[in-house]
Amino acid sequence: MPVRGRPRGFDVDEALERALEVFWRQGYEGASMSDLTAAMGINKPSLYAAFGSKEELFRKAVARYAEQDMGYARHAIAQSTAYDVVATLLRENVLAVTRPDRPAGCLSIQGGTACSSENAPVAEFLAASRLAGERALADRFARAVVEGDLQADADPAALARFVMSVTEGQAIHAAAGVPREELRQTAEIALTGFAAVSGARRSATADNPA
Amino acid sequence: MPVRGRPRGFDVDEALERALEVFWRQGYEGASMSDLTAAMGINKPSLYAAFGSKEELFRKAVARYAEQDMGYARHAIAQSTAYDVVATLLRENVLAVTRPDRPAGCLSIQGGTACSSENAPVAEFLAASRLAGERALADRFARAVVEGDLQADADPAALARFVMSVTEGQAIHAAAGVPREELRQTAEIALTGFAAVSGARRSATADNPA
DNA sequence: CAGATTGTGTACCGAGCGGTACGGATATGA
DNA sequence: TCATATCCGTACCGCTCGGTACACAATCTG
Repeated sequence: MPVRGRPRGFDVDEALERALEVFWRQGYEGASMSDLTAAMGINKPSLYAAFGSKEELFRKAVARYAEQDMGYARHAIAQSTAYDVVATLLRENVLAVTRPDRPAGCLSIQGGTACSSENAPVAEFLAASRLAGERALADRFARAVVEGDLQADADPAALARFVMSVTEGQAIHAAAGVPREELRQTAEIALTGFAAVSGARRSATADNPA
Repeated sequence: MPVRGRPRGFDVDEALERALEVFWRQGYEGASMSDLTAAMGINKPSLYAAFGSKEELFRKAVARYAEQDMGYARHAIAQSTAYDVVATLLRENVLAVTRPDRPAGCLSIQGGTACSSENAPVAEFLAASRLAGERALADRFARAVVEGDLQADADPAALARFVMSVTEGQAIHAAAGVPREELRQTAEIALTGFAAVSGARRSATADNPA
């Protein structure tokens, strides 16, 4: 069942990718439709036909970001010990927020922590998705407590909040131009601190990559 | 030598205070001149006469913020041990980003981490001022190493980066609505982790406030 | 081929943006 | 009292914002 009518003259995925980078660099409110269409290589009616509105475009960009740039978080949570989870999360986060082929920092924060009242839903949406990630990490830590992998009196939610706070701070540092190597030091400090506070045992797996 | 001409019909400090809160809540780009003048209770020509431009107004708001809302950082750095410095900084930061009479979070981040290219100087200015604070903390830690208060192999800049990352993450959490009590837990985790990593000795002074 | 359907480019919409010109109001100093 | 200096309010500036109307181009079905 082939398409009817004139075929689209651009690649939707590629256009979304370009839009994603503009939002990442300039934030939701700082990215104008002209900035977006210029980067996407299309005109406004094409953008509206394909994506609906600026806000829908942004939400689709965030979804794409979560899938292709936040994969490391799912990878981290899948590790077999709490220590490995945090080691992977913090170290891969450093790489993710300082990729030379991408804007610095993290879309979830650069997108906008504060907005005009009319765009408040955008900031709330970003905040909610960050907290959802934090909840997933807390659930993973809760499992680690059950498995005896974290000491029994550890507070999974508080530990998750601590780790996420560090990654957010790292993203802000990266956006400010702090280089990867310096963020790596911070990640190691946070990891060591996490182990000391939570009773998580270091792991040869994570600390001596093959 | 009294003033000549018609006297100003509003209090400049009070107007700046109102503008500060609007910038804090909505960010630099999200705060329109109409939002600002409405909150300040004045008309645009009065604003321009008194403050110059939107960007100058913002910079004056940030200066005021640094003086009256970031005082805790100077207070923290003045503590007599590295542990007390960090304990004070993390704990007072929690209070500062969750004050019920102020917007949630921190102006330095809410103001704007990403901007349209034309407003890029604003984001750069905020990033630079955050890093200046971090450098002051690193200098304080360097002194602590000299004084034997931190172990000799401690990296002052890296430790300062870690602590600042946590406070930035806390500010983002606060802006997302995370309550004070939860941030307090995070601060204690970060503080314990800091002590474990740096060799800083706990202090009865900071941990048992009078 | 005709007709239906869909995408493209131009040119435009009302609204709001940051910023200002200007005349009237209110003070001082002579 | 009157010139001078400063501030206030209205009304406006050019520009850009997010979003769309419309004519035309390109493809499918029959």
